[in-house]
Amino acid sequence: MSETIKKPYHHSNLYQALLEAGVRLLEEKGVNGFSLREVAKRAGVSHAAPYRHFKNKSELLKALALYGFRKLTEGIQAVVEAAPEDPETQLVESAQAYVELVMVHPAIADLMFGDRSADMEFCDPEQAIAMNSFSGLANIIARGQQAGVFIEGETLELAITAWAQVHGFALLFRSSQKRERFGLETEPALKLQLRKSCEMLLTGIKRTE
Amino acid sequence: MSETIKKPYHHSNLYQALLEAGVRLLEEKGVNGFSLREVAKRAGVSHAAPYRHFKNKSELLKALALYGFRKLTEGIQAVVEAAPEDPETQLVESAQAYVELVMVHPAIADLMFGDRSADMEFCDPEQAIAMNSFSGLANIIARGQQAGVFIEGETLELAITAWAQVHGFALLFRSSQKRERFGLETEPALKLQLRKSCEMLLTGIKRTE
DNA sequence: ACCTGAACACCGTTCAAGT
DNA sequence: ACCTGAACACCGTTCAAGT
Repeated sequence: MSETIKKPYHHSNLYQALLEAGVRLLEEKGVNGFSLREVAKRAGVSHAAPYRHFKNKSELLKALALYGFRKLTEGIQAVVEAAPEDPETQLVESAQAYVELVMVHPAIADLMFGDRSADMEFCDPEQAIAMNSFSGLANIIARGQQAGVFIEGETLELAITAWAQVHGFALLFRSSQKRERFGLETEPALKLQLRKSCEMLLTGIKRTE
Repeated sequence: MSETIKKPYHHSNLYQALLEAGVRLLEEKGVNGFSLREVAKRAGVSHAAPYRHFKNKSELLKALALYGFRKLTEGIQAVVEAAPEDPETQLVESAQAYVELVMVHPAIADLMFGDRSADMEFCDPEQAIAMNSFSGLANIIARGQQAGVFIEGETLELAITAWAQVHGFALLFRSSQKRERFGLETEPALKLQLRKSCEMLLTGIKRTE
């Protein structure tokens, strides 16, 4: 009787344990090798236990995608604060942070931006979290315009353009196969090309007269 | 005896029938709802029959992805021929073709560019087919440089930048959810924003004092 | 309240066997 | 040569039952 040492069923916080096991499994096996049953096994519970905490597999993956969006937002926030008066540097360094996240957590990037993100119906507060990454970029553009560094015009249109550039670069070279094919297999080479691409976004690829 | 009318087992060309059933299933159910057993059922054969023609599920998906790459290459080729002397128009219209492919065949785009494309190990001739889409873009840049329309510098670096821009735009707005969120739910609105983004790529977003 | 174990309907893949 | 049917090891999900 009284307080026994014996654990009630398992460790105290299954929700968190599932998320952590999920991240690890994701990084080991990728999105396609990811199964709810394996996550449960790694967390030391039966395969039905996760359903106490997540409506289904998609909801667990959504939680992991949101983790990625938070990381990305933090990364962008950090580089903005590191160069508070320099929108150009903020833009280039945000791009580096974006690419780095995709390189370090490719499977989570797949969740954030891949085909499963179509299935994931974010509720409003979740949408907000996912959107904060874009807002970070849009704010850089907005402040850059106010400072007279970027051209005038609809901020949203500039931000979409910058975002597409960075997003496309990151996703194109997510696969090591493509990095090798373009001689960008080393991190410095990749970062240098990204820097050049950002520079071209800034100054254009069209010859001026 | 002699030639009977009775079909040997099924329709004559199972390989082609599997591809066609595959495209339809893909467009109905998306990449995640795609199963080899269902493709076989739709082609009217047993679930094991596809293994006579494809090593496994991935090989069928690879064949479908290659179909997408061929379509994209054709699309780019067509717009180049439609404006043979105008690299700028070629670039913008290629972008439109790229985006259109992703919008019209989202599930095939997922195969071409999504996380499954990491699993897909292209052999050399297949790589070449997949790469032709990029080569089309790179050639536009190269000819534009020769014509003095685009800035000088490494063609590959310019091409990567343009490609990233177009690719990022196409993938960002592949989901109707995001198109709606940015007021780009109609096709004209989306095309207009793409045109603007291409324009910014050409002339830059940095203010020239 | 929280978890288990059996059950169901689906997978991908393999293989002996049929024509 | 081409296809079938049974079999195996895996899924995601549900649900009555246990503590």
